[in-house]
Amino acid sequence: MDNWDEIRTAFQVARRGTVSGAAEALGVHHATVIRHIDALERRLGVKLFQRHARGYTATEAGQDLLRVAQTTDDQFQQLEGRIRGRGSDVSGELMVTSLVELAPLLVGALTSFQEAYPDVIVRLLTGERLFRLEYGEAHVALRAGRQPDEPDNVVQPFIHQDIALYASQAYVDRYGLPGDIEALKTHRFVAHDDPDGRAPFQQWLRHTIPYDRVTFRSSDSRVMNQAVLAGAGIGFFAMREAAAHPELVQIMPPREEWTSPLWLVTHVDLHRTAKVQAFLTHLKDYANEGPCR
Amino acid sequence: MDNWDEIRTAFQVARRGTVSGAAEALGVHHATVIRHIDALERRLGVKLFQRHARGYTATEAGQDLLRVAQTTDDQFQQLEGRIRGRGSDVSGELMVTSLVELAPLLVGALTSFQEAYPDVIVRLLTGERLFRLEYGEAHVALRAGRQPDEPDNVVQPFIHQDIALYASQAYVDRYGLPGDIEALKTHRFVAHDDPDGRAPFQQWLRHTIPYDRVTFRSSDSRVMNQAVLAGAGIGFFAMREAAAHPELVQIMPPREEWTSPLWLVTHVDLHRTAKVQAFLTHLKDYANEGPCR
DNA sequence: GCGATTGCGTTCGTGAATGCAAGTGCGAGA
DNA sequence: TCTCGCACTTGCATTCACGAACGCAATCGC
Repeated sequence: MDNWDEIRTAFQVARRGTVSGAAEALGVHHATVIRHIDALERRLGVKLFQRHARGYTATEAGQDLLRVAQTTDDQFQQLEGRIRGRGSDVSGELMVTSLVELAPLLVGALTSFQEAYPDVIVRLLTGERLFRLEYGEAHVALRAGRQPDEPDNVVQPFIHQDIALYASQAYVDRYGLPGDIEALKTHRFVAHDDPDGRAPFQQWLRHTIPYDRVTFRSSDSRVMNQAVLAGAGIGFFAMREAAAHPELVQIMPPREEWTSPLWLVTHVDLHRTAKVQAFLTHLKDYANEGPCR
Repeated sequence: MDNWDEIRTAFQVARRGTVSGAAEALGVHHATVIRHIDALERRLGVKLFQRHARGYTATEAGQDLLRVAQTTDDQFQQLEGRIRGRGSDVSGELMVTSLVELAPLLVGALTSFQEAYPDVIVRLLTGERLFRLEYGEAHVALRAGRQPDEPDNVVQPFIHQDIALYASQAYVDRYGLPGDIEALKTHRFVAHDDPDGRAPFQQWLRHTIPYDRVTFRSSDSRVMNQAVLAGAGIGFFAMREAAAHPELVQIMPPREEWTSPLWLVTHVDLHRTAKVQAFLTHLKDYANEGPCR
């Protein structure tokens, strides 16, 4: 069974009973049909059809092939319907990936997206490594920092994440509010363990505050957030996130130079699909309306 | 889904993950694989695979195709096994056709054939019209008379059916045994209604016995047989059949000129199959050993 | 790092599969 | 019995799909 097209040809001959009818149905020439049948029978070593003046009638083997190919044809047609529909339907899996730091942004958006499209199964992938779109690991990626320029990826600007310095009310009660930048240098800071961090607010901190004032260091943003909330020191928070924590006190307002742009990245092959488009527009709407609706 | 070969190609790509691997498995060049995938995706309007440096990974649509094509592949392999086996296996239907007059000969042979090959379903077709092999209506036909010369049919000589004149014991008790052929002309005969019958013994009767001595006429051989058994007159019986009726008395021994040759006819396409060959040899053995074994 | 390996993409020339048209066989109808 | 028409068959010209070769990118291993 090395040639599925020949099976398909034999299927039509068995169904229509004549070579001409099969040729018409297949949109090929009669001679082609004959050659297919001959080749198939020669390889199988078994006659599939009785040739006579009124056309071809299937032998037992031919009838067996007819039954099998009939179900195959049905299944292929169903498959085609599903595949074609998949381009315009919003269903199946939607895989989104981002750094864990950005995940809180996505959870709300994904939840309301799922309310709008109940057939979608959402998978939010965050992990140590960057999940790569070109391997089909995700439909949409949320990236921060410099504009991604990977080939085959469609990059759209998303929002600018406003970053500000916060401390917990408990910290402020104990150490007071710094009056200006100079006063900051005497305070305690919660920041990233890696002094070579690429995020602009990290670099600002390095250049502005003596590194030994960073008294709580971690490599995990969630740990840092919890440390700030616990009163360990002053740290960066996305304003959007800080809004969810009334016990936080803003130490410094957001600065232009801290904000890192966010990018929505999709693979070019998936970008046009209705599902991805639906999610992208939904995500933008969600970000503009705010997470509190 | 106009091209099943392209689906098969996509199936291998989805299964192996690389174009090269699929090409190797299919025994074609990897450029061919790419062309198939491209054509299929273009027609469907949906990407089946994500292309990346390490190969192709299936999208949702591709995975769907993989599942469907996997079952198709399995079914085709099973089909191939069945079809190939059908050539060498003795199973399935065995359709045999003959005139009703010859059916008694076949019943015993078919029964014992079925004992030897329990997987075979036997269909013995007798009817008004001649069942024709070229339409696939039967595997084997038993024909009497002149050697059939239909094209595409394989004709083998079978046995000569010895015909003799019989009457029932009751008839003999009442009318006596005729001494010679002249004496026959005063007896009562059971014969065919049609004086133009082609069978040699019928023609002999027409030329030898006055037609008004045929006092029981019918167009059905079974009716004639029953009439002879009931004592209506003298009639022809195949010796093989007469042996089953001890109440029959042979009036005249078989004559060379009465015997009509029997022919085994098979369609050339089916003649080589193991099933047909098995039945032909079985039938010959059966006829030689006699039906009484 | 840097070559080796792997795997995809593209171009070009060839050959096999296809379409075309004439031929043949068979059965139906007059 | 003849003719007509349908359907398969066969030889030939054509096209299109295939294979070969090269290029390129990414990864792997030393």
